[in-house]
Amino acid sequence: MKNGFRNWSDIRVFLSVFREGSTLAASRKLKVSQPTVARRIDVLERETGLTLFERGTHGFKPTPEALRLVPLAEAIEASVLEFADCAKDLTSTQPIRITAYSANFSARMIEIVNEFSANNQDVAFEFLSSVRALDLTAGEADIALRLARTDPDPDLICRKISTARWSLFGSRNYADKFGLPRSTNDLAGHQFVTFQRDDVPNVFHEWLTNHVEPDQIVMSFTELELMHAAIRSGQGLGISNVKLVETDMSFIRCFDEIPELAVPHLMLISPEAYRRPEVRAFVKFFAPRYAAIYK
Amino acid sequence: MKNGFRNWSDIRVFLSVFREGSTLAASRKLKVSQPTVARRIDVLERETGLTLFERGTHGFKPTPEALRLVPLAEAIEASVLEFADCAKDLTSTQPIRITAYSANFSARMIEIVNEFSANNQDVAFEFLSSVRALDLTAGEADIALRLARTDPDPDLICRKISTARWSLFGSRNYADKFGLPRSTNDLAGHQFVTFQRDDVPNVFHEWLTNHVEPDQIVMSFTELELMHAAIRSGQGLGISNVKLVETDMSFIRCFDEIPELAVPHLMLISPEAYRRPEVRAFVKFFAPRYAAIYK
DNA sequence: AACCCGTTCTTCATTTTTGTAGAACAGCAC
DNA sequence: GTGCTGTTCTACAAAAATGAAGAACGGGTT
Repeated sequence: MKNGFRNWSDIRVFLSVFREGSTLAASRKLKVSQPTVARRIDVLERETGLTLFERGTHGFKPTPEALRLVPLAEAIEASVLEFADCAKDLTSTQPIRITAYSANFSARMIEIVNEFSANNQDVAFEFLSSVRALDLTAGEADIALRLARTDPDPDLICRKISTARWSLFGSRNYADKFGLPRSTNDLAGHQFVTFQRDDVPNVFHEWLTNHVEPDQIVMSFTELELMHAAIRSGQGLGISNVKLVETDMSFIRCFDEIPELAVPHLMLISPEAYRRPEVRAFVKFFAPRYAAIYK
Repeated sequence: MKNGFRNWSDIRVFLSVFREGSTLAASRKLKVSQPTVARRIDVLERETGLTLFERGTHGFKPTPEALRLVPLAEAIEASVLEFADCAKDLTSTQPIRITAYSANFSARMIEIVNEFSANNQDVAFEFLSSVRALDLTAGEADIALRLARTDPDPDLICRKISTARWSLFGSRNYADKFGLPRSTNDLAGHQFVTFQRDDVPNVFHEWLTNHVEPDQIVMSFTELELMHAAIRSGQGLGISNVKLVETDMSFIRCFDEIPELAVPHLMLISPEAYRRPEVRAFVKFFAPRYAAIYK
């Protein structure tokens, strides 16, 4: 950046040297090295064609010309502070966007968010319900609550919430009619409903197709809620998250959790969002409380 | 300069991208490369925590946040321009300081300066008469009219004015009494006056001591004007600049110029002063006209 | 569909800037 | 006079910034 009245930041150095009385003291204030401060003043003097300071072994003494320029430099500083304040305000009023599968937006979770909001009135939230994993680095969301079958992008900030566990479930209605299998070796003769779509990993569907005959899968859905409804109404058995359905009395577990389907449950934050103080504060507040839901 | 809201100059880039609509067009305006512009915007976005532009293949589109910041950025720009204007004013009112041996401040030279001033009313001059060579790089003067026996500091801007030529002079009074020598082999029996001081090269004095007996030098002065006066009054013969005395009828030349005493006559300008537009304009105006005096 | 143009992004080389370490200087206290 | 402290300046190494070149993309025109 070599042209024009080039480095506006040199004005900031000028003010600091003026106020502190020496390049060494200014360098401490500005957290840069003293030769750098001296050099920036040299450049500014060269660019303005003015001698701004008289050098001495006890510091820099401002010339009459420098004194004439100080109020103007202070006006620039004030403008920059207003810009920075406005930028900060704009950042603060941006909602924190949380993405998760909709069923993860539980009442308890909303409670935790509300508790945080009670103490942080100016922080807004936006909930992006999606089974597809929104791209945090692309800015589609700030925070994701997600099952991580593969290692998440290492650039993302990561908080472990729990390990999600899965089992096979049926309804009372189905059990009264067909009974329930007691183990994975007991699936023959039963009917199953499943969930399958293009834009998410089909781990559960694959598990089923590896353990039962194709014609045992009587229904397949692209929405999890619809699959759950089918299980509830007795259409067939289906795989579901243990925690997700444990309060739903119409779901009956067939047998223990399926170990190979266990998966880490993470809270992921984009580094860009994490730079915002309110996001950091929220993560610190939320993660342990949310994790507690799953204990 | 890595700290704080760091590079105020990025605001300038922000404004340019906003106004031009693309980093490429802005880079042309700012006279820097396009990747640099893009990078500066990236940094500003990171520092503010805001997305300021939406990227497309047809340019950068400002976000609502950016639009909110534009007036504030423009206020900074206005403050910077005021600072620059004030600095420029302060520079302009500084006189151009010209140093030379006083006899070089001839009427014709003053005329040339006045001609320049007529068309540049706000440019002031200060004439520093000195036989000692003031230090331009130390800021003792801006412009020097000087005989350069050694190569001048290469950092100085240099304009050739003429070659100064020297010869031996006497007065009518002296000639009537003693006659004048016809060549350098004809100096025996004559009397000489000379100029010698600690802070200038004593080339002429040395030439004399190499060509005449010590007791032939009847007077030595530390001021050139005094030596000239002694020549005029017939005290003795002395070495003087051909051009300097050619209009003075009381000086009579003894013989041709002394080749070994010829020396370049230069106009030297400190680079610091030369950065000022009015100094550059003055040099361009003055040098050829001043050189014309010596043709 | 192919081509052109304007734009952004990426990679690598070069340049510029900054930091570190040490020398030199002046002023003050003992 | 000596030693200490604070300061500025200088030289060299390291880090950061910039520029050049080229790839990729999208929109418009033929």
